[in-house]
Amino acid sequence: MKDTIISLLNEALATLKRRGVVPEDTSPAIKVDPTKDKAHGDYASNLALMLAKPAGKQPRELAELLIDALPKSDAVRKVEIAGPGFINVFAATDAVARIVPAILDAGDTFGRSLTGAGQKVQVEFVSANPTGPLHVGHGRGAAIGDCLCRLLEATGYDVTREFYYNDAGAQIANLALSVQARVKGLTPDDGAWPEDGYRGAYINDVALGYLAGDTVDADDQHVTAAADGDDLEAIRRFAVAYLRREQDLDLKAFGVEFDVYFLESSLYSENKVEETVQRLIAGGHTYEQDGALWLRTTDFGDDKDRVMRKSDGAYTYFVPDVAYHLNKWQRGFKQVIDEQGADHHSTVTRVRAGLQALEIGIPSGWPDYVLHQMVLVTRSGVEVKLSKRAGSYVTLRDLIDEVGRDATRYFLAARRADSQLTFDIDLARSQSNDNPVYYVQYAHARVCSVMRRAESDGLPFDLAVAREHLALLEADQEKALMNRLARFPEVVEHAAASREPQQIAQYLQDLAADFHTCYNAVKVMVDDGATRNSRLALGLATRQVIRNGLDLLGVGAPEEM
RNA sequence: GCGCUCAUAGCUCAACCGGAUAGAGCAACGGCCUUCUAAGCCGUAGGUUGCAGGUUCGAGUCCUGCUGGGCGCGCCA
Repeated sequence: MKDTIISLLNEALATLKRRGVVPEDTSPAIKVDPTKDKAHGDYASNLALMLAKPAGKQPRELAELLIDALPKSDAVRKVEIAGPGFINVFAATDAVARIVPAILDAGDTFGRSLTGAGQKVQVEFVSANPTGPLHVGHGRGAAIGDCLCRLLEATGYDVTREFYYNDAGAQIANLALSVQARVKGLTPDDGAWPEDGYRGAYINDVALGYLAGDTVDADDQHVTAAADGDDLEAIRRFAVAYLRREQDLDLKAFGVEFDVYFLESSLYSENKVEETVQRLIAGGHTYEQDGALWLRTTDFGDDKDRVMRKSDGAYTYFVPDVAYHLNKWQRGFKQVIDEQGADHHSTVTRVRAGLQALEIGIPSGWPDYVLHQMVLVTRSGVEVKLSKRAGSYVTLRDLIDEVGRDATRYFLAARRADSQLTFDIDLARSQSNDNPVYYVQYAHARVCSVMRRAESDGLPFDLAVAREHLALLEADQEKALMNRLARFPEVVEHAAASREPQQIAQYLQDLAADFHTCYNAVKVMVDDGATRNSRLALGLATRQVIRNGLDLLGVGAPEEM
């Protein structure tokens, strides 16, 4: 419908150009928006306002000329000029209703597009160090990252989900020492406990597994414990694998799976870090000072230069980061999105600067970043800070166990990434209309219930009958619902392009509201077969779009509540 | 102090590359189940979009300054 209007306006515009009313060289991006107020029709365009200046005419006068030049179409019932010069289009009922069979025919593919044209895009997210269970912040990253991937897949991209983890470094050494202390029977309260050691209860589980000689099969690691308390390297390997497996189980429970786990240690073992350093030196943006090697990141917008190689010979953390991203580039990802916590935002400038300094043609804005703000968890209005297992933070597993996967995913993905999120456990648990997840799922279940009723009444849905009588869907509530359904593809498109999964959640709220309104206003199971089947068709189309939308969020669509 | 980010109804949040009278839900109040799931619907009330300027036909949206919250600012990761 929207496309129809755009093409009609385009023809009108061409006519005005021929008549010399509008200069030939003006080509405004014609914008047609669904109206907020149904008194303004179904769609409105600001074309006349856009053309006013180049044409040197009053917007309302131009709008009139445009409408006169508009080709006749049976999809349009009425066109009006309103306000400062908006062109309001009232769609013919049967034209609006065409969306219903279109959705039913498209099924699961409704809302999908080929925009991405099969281009490769990589999304890196979660990327937690294997030093403990995933926390809520990781959960937010997992929800946003995975939904982004689903959105990109739905818009035709070839998506790779990647998880990068630091399995080398100081934090891992600390992990190994902590586990070793437990292996030797120490507790965090003992004086001999390692300084800054990990104190969570899970460390003891790792130690017990190690002493028992357990074998761990993580996604990419298979380690059998040496059970030797003095072999720190063996403890390290076991602990990393153990916690990787634990994180993996958390992610599976959350419905998130990765295509690639990338080990930081591989960058060292394959000499990629050293190679990157040599390239940076060759690029000419480095210098030696105070016994250290510096990268002149100020050449690329940083506020001060950064040390690459410390005077003790070790590299600072962002050097392997640059090496890692060079590797992504070399793997052919022209589009990369890094989803991470906003507490790491200072790495953005550094990594990009490092990539620029390579002087190998990487665009300055590459990679893309989506940064999410912190998550605060509350129960009974009070902040929850601790979990039994991790000690110092609330784990993702705690939330999944307590409020369920669907609600957890929905809540974590339903807010803009760059605003702080308060996760209200009571709200997420509540089986009531306070809870947005249930509100949407209930709409889906309601359609299913009507369909069951149709079956049990011996009046099964007949699509052929529905197709003949779609013009019967003429109640205001039905039209509003159909207009909403028709918008789904562009909502998906926009959410993907702007990297904002929460737009899908918002849309589903609106769609569910339109449906519930319709449900209460218009009875489906009426005696007249033509009316009944067209209404059933509208219900089925709604169910399909809710299902498709929930699937983009990774949330289930139950058939009954 | 510098940088990034956020600020919208009492609360939690929307507002689709700048569009018409800023929208939902919750909380409050009043209605609707002998009819398909009342986990729902309808109605009432609730706003100087943090403050002050600017850009223009038009600003919650873009620009500048300020105030307040979060995060970051190490030869830590």
